[in-house]
Amino acid sequence: MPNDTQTPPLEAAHATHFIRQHIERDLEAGKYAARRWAGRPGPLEVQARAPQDPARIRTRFPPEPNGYLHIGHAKSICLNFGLAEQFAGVCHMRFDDTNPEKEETEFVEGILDAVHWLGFHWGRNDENLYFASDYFDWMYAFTQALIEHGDAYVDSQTAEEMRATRGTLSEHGVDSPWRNRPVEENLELFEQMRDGRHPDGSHVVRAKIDMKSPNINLRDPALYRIKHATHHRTGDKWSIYPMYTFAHPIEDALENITHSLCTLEFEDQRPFYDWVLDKLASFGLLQRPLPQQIEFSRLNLTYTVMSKRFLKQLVDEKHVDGWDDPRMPTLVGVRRRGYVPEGIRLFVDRAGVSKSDSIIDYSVLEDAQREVLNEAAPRRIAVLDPLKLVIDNWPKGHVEECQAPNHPQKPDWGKRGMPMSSELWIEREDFAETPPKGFFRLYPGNSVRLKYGFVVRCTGYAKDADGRVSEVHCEYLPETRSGTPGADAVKVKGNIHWVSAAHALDAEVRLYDRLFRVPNPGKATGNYLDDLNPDAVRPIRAWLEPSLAACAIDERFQFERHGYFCLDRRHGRPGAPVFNRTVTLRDSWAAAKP
RNA sequence: AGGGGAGUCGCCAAGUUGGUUAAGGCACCGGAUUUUGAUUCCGGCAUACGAGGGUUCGAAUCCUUCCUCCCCUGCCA
Repeated sequence: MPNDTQTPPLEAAHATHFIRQHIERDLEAGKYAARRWAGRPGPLEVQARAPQDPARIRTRFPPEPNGYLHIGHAKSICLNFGLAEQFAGVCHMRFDDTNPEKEETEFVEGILDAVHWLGFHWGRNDENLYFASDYFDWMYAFTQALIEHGDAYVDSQTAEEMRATRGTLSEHGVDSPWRNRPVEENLELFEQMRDGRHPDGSHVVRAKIDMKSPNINLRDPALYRIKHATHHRTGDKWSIYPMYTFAHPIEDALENITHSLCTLEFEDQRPFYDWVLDKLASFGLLQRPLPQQIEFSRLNLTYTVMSKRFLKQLVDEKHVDGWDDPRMPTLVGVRRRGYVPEGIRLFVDRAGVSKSDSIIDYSVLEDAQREVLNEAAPRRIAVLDPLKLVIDNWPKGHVEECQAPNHPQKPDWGKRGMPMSSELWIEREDFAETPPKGFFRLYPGNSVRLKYGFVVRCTGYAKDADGRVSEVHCEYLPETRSGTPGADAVKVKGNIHWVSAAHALDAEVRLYDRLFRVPNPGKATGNYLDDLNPDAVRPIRAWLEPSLAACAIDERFQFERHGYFCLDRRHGRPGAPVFNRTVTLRDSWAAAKP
């Protein structure tokens, strides 16, 4: 139904937010138009004679390679890469590897893989891949310049002394006894630090700003510390490493970043970010205009935890089966669960960007997944809690090939055959001895359609020794076959799914649910582990339609009337498939039940 | 002698130069279509913008007082 007067949906147009507006204003003002770019990061001497930067803006995603990315990181990724895309810019992939004790190459690969999975690239050919550690020489030289200009000094207090003299939130700090060390002495000590001639903790380079500043981050923050540690990329070349707060603005400036997006907790750090860049630019070391830091609020989700500490504890204490457990909010976890990257991007779009602390309803994520999956996933049949249905008037030995559409709204996706025979598996909850109010599935005397097959009337049932229903009996109406002129001769309210017992495929299915049973884990008792959902995974044996024998990892299916499922990328093997439930379908019947 | 942020529907979130009935999404509730109790479609859902004062013909938007929440005292990021 084309309607060109219709306004496009907000998400297609990309919801506006304060960062986008900020960029639009900068662009209109031509703020960054004159920047030069030599095709590689570098200080002013590298960029000065280079051509104009073809990228209208430059953003960056700068994780520390010390762990796995989670849904929260997806917001930063989508924001930085998305903004670059929308404004004809480039987003750099940069590893903030300034602390060798915590970082490993293994994580670099994982992070790169996750960003690619989400569908983003750092330049047309992924050429903008950078490491903070590649800038260590420049950072060293910049620090020397700061020392020469009297803006930095080597402090020889202990860490404890530094803490004591920093002051408190309400009392100012006092100057270090080393604060007025002569420039030459500072320079020499710094060089000795670099050469590994001093033990860890014996000296630290500090910016000389203001020990009385009401902003604690400006009370002579540390620039460089001594760490005799092997770095995952630079090996043993360095025994000193820059602090993040000092390194980050430099990384941004060297890479021509225009908009440096980060989360709210770095807000207090911005004055120092600007101090560093302004000093270095005034020394003629950096190109102007300088990058600007803009802060936004983190993404939080109900029914899960997002902090690295908690996620690590869940793994270490074996509450889950690793970082890629499908219950985990890690990107590797949700991926294995069957979440689609398009759905994550849709979710991030819907969650919005602002500066207020927020916690998004998990249902927003689930709905975004359903929205993408509904369009993308072929339909299949699976019986998860089987109950035998016997068609007593079925011709002996007969097998009827029924045709089932692969998608109800997409006839061009075609159909596949499903064999029907005299004994079927149906869902236990599709039968009731005595139907509750509003129940229109199978019960004695009632008729339902076996989807894509025939209408059957329930004639009775049998129970086992424990009083549990063991099989249901029915008669089918031969003239009601789906797709034939007589199919609608008998009207029924209920349609239930089924698989032929003789043809069905036996498979393990893991029914996943939310990791926690309350929106804010730990809120009641103070310990989030108390709120773990013991039913967050329920492994079952199920009967699948035969066509599912041939399917591949990364294929997603809707098991009709159940939800979306995918083959587990770790445990699923040909011949012994394991399916993970990604998310259930909406179920207004279940919701209506008391 | 603390500083920096944020408060608009259950959860997010538009709204920025003050101007008709405060977008949209999720959730929820109705109803229609449906061989998925799915999808889709239609309708409902803040006299109200943290609270109180004030300015104005007119305030979520301006002024003022107050309240609540978050972040900062690593040689982590």
